[in-house]
Amino acid sequence: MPELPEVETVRLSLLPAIGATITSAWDSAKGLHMQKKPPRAKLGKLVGATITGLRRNGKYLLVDTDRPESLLVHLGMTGRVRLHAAGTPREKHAHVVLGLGDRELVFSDARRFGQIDVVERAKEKEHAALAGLGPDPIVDGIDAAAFYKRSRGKKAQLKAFILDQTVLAGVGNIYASEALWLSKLRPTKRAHRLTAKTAEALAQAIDVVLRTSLENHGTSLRDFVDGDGAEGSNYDYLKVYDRKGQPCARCKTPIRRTILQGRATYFCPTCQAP
DNA sequence: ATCACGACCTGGAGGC
DNA sequence: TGCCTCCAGGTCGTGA
Repeated sequence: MPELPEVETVRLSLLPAIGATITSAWDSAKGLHMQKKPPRAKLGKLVGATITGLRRNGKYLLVDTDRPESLLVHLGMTGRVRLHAAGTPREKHAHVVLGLGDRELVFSDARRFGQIDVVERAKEKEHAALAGLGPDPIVDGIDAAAFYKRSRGKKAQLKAFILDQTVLAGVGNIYASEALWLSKLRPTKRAHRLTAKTAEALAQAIDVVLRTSLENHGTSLRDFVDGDGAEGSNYDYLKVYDRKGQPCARCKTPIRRTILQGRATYFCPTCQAP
């Protein structure tokens, strides 16, 4: 479900949790793909802590507390974080529930590709998940010159290049296709073929595509909802993703779907030059 | 070192 | 209805 705009939408919807005190911690005992067991002992250490802030780094969400630790959450493909009244029937795939008095914060994830952990803020940059993340396009902005420099000598296809979280943190499969369409670049083009000018156009397109989606509260393809359970409306504004066969918004050529690195990729064969 | 691919899971949609 | 196949907003480990 979640790329940068979706995670940011979740973050904003959870802001009302700031000031709440964590009164209990429950976990399902079920593992996630990257963790065999929930970090039960560490979660327990958060009981009594007060939530002081919410941050986002790429696709990672950080729930800060008045203790030295923060909760780190990644939504994987189907992860959800919901803030709702205590006593709400437990979702089928709930993995962690933090009681907040009369409310609760619930992390659920059907496919279990997500991650949840407790990190020491002072050392968070050393956490495997956050170490090596590239700049966040919204928090840090995109430095077009640095982006271009990073592409030098890279034989990877542009689609793979912009999905690389060490290049930019937060771009995922939908917005990769969208940004390449907007900048008129073919997803299979090799990164080292970028020029300073086309690299800048791509950087600019990534920025536009992410900000547009943010304004629309993210793209709800199938699973995505924010902390209140609301869907985003950005699906209606996608130009190519999930639009196979539909006319290109620029030139009317039917949009094509292909598989790159095992992932669905959409592009216009006419206006996205090879 | 790079790069491309399969694996990890569950559930919804569509075909028959 | 039910069964089968395909597909999905991510990331990691492997092997070429």
